[in-house]
Amino acid sequence: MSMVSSAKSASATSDNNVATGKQPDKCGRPSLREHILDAAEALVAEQGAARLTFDALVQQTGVSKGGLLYHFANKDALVQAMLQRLVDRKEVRRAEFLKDLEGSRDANLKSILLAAMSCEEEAPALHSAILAAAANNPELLAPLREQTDALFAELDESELGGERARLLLFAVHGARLFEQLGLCQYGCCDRERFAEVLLGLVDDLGQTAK
Amino acid sequence: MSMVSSAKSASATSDNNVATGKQPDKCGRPSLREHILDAAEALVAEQGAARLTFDALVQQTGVSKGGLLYHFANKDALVQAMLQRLVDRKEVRRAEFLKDLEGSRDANLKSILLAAMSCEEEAPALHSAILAAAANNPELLAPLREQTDALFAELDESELGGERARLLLFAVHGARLFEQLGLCQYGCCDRERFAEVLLGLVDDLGQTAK
DNA sequence: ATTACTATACCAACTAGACGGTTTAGTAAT
DNA sequence: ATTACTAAACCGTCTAGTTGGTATAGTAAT
Repeated sequence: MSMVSSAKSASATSDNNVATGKQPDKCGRPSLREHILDAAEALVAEQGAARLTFDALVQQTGVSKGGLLYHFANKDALVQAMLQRLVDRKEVRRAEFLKDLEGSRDANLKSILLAAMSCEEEAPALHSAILAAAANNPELLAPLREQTDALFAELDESELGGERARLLLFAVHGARLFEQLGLCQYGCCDRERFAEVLLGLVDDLGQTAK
Repeated sequence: MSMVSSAKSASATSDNNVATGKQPDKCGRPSLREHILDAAEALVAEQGAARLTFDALVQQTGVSKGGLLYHFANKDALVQAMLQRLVDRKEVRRAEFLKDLEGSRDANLKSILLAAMSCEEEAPALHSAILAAAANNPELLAPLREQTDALFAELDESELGGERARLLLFAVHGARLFEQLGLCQYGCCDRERFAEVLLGLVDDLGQTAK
């Protein structure tokens, strides 16, 4: 549980209050902020990034426009926060998976792949943030780019070699993209099975590489 | 060259003039239509899907708004045409690659993967159409979904088995996505090299599968 | 205990401009 | 006369962002 905090130290550079106010709001309330971000993700997933508007968020959340703008000074800040949450979450999950995989072959690669998949209940549309950023302002993708660069550097040390390792990471993102776009129906990319195939491939390729 | 026409028979259901007027405009001109579509793709790639507006297109193309609307009755029609062109192109290329790969192992799978990569000069941002559709109106993705379903069905007959074959197709789309989003810098996913690694993987896995 | 003040966390109404789309009038080539 | 546009005004709607206000809770001096 201590590794949850490790994600926080990653980015203290942002001038917006992206990193502040993350805790449940001084008192024990679950923080409207998170609720808004959840709603924004859902909106993008269900209706497309273009319909991520403050007005639509007012309806989805029940929060007034003023309330929304209290938490996110403008739309860029909102999208930025969506993306930052994505990046942070991925790092947290990655650490968790890495712990679970202790002793496993090429655990580093596996943890990165599994974190990118993030087969958890709250992640029906993690790509929403990316989609929203790409649609609204591609520059906002910067923090994601940083994380990606770091991951790619790590992948170079995989037993499979950087190229094949990267290819597998691309596969995960391709699958998530297809899923989010509704391009493959459920049976085709059952998460559990996909992870099996993916990790199986890591092991098989690791064998032959030796 | 006769296989170019094979892509055309795929969709005659659309009520808009998506399929009509595709030839170079009765005379030999390269057709303003295509030019507009090119500009739209570029706009999305450079500025994000949200900035794909008629006004912006007027500036990018030098074509008047009336001219734009002469070719595309509304924005949905424009995005639909972008996507249809993507789908058609992919089919054409796939046929070409399939011809080139005659006799090669698992040529069907390879042709699909290469077509998805489409390492040609005019394809710096093929995903623009998908991004634009996802942002503006996810329902417009329908024709892509059809094509995807058909491809997935074919992939089931790969020597690698459907699951691993699909995984490789996902990898291609993941890589393209990263490229379009500017998440990986040039060296990291050089197209030529990526194709090598990809096809090498097909062959290696085909070997061990036997 | 009351008063005065401050900070946080919102809300509702409004505005300026952008956007999709229409319309009208006209041009130029076939 | 039809096709393929240009040019520019115009309209209703949507949208981001502003303004000004309210409710609540906490602080702290009197």
